[in-house]
Amino acid sequence: MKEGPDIVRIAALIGDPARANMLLALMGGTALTATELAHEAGITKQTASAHLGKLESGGLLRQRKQGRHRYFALADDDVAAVLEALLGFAATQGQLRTRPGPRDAAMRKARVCYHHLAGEMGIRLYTSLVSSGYLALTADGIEPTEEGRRFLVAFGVDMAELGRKKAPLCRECLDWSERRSHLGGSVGRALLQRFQDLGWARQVAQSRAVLFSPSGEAAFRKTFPVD
Amino acid sequence: MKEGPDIVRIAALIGDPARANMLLALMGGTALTATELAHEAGITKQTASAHLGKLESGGLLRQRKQGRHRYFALADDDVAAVLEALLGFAATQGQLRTRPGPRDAAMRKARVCYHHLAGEMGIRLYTSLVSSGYLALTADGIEPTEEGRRFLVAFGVDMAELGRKKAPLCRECLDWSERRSHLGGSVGRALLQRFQDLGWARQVAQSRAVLFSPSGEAAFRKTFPVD
DNA sequence: AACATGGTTCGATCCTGATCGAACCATAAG
DNA sequence: CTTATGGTTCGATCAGGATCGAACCATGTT
Repeated sequence: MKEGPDIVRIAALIGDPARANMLLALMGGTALTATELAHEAGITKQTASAHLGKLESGGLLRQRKQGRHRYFALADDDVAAVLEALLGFAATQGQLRTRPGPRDAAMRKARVCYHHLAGEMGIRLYTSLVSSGYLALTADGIEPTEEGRRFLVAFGVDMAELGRKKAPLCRECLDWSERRSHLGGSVGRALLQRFQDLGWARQVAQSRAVLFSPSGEAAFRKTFPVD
Repeated sequence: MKEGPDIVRIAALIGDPARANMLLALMGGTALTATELAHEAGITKQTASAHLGKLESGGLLRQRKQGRHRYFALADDDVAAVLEALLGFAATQGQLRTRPGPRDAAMRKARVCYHHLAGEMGIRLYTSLVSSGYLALTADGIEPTEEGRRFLVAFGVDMAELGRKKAPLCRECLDWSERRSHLGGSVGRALLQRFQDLGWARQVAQSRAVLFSPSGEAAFRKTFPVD
């Protein structure tokens, strides 16, 4: 009716319990098959199929068929950003759907936000990088400084490779549990990958939670100090 | 069903055409009465009343009764942030609801994003402040530097007053037309107010568009240069 | 007091859209 | 080829919710 982009379409797509559950399940970053998503949302395959079709044509999901399976993933980092924004606002309302349990505690400590690290540990990573002078604000957004680039390369991040892609290196992402920004973008993604490669952390199956080993957490805290 | 904040409730509230139109109308920052909103959404007073009730109990709107009128406004800057996030994503989909017209052009150039400046001019303001070293990244988010504070005070912003409030001074806000960040927060709000007080710009009635006078725009460009 | 205007409540209607059963297609495994 | 599993299509059902007409309350104006 009025001017501007069609926000209703998007919001309505997210505003259905079944679809929202699917989307949240995909926030973990791993692609899931249609039946897995159906189970996740607690509905039958048929309805799931219909929902997935709508989500895909709405531009929220990307689909890849592999053999007789159909793997779904979020279409874009932008989609994850929208979901996090909604999560963030909903969290301020205090409208939690379930009581915070132990699993919730793990999520608050460290979880994967699409492909980068979020939660308490994610915030620590971000603030440490900022206060060390490794990240700075430029006219193009947040960028690693020269020292930051050197640090990242030394830590094992292939900055040359990341630079070739057109995706933004850094990206602020509002953390719904901490109400602070954490680091997204290709650098955030590469760092989480590196943590896993180093054996510091692993992603809990069927969940967004990320579990650090004791030695991994110690190394993490040493590498990313906070005053 | 699953863990996390209740995102469905919020999304479903936004995912109705009538309600979305009301919310977008309120993005202008000026509070509107129930009947004005009803007219804006193209529905009768009764249905508007029902919608407004839901939006309020959903935490998206704030209500203030004044005489026999009932003025509605967005509950919070957070709500505006969510809406902008949705607008931003919807814009990438290219799903515009109407063809871009002259009014749209004005909106792209300068518009009000809740209470701060957005659009081309908003981006210019932001990048100018950043490249002048007036804004920098800290562990607490984006903050004015010492030089930045001096500059803002000299420009007529009462920084002491802003510091007393608990609202964040600066806040990045994703601009849906430019796909870049612009400046929100109490500083962004104060700057827009200052532009209006100086007679540089005024808000177009019934719209989010902001119109700069020729001399105002010249002064703006001189005060906030971009290399 | 009479009237007008802003808003709400109630009830009835009506339609979109979520859901599932059943049948059907596609791919892989035996 | 037969069988199992992943996924879609079709049709029917059903519920929630958006909508409005009508009546009603509240506050201001003449």
